[in-house]
Amino acid sequence: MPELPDVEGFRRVLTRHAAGKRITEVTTLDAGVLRGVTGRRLRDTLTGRRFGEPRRLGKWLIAPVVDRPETVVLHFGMTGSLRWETGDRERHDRVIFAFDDGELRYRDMRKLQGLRLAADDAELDRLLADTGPDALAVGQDRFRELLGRRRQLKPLLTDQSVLGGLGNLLVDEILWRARLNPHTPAADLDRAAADALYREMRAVLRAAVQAERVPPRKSWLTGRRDEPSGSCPRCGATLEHGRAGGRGTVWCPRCQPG
DNA sequence: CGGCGTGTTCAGAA
DNA sequence: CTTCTGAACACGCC
Repeated sequence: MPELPDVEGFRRVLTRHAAGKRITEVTTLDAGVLRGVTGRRLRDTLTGRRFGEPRRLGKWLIAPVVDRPETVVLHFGMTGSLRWETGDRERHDRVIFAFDDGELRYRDMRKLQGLRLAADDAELDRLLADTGPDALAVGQDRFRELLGRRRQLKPLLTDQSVLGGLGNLLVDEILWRARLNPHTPAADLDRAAADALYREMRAVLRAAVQAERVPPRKSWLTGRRDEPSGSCPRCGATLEHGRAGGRGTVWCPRCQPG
């Protein structure tokens, strides 16, 4: 699931329910999601303290700890999520942050990513150094510069070191709306096409962030991609299923000619 | 049993 | 150096 809009949703969960409240207990149910930190150190650092206002860079969720140099950094891989709950825990809950009035739960089935604890701002900066500008914060001029390479649009836009936040589904959706073929070399776009791509990226992200996910609506390409011979919501042509940059890719052969 | 996946990383090749 | 491919990680579902 998690692409930029999902992580933005997790950020809101943390802000709304947990930030500023005293952490009463930290329980690691599966240390397989801990990256470079032990359950004990996580617990010792956080117990009795509070999360500050969390921020997001691309698909990273960054949660500072009030009056401490450490920062909790979360990545959700392909199946992770962050929940505020009070009921029974579920099988894939891996780390629990307990508060007086509920629990913040890091849940992740596949454990492809996990939680880190940056010791200080320098370590945090190193951790985030490989991530490009956030897809929702990048300006139009900077975005246009990013496109000045021969690389295909699909793998370029999903590359987190180029642009942070876009994943497989979002990029297919954005390229479909911009009527651009996923295999087109980015440098082939003229200025007008690049600016149009930027506008569609903003529009898709705005709608998805509002929904806190990539909307599986029928009017979106995303709503059709699972149907083997799904049709383009715009022109009705049978959608093409292939690969670009090694990832499953869906596009409309009529709207997005190669 | 084999294949696949809304993610990242690394090795190796062109 | 840039770009691309395939494999690996871990788990559930077809």
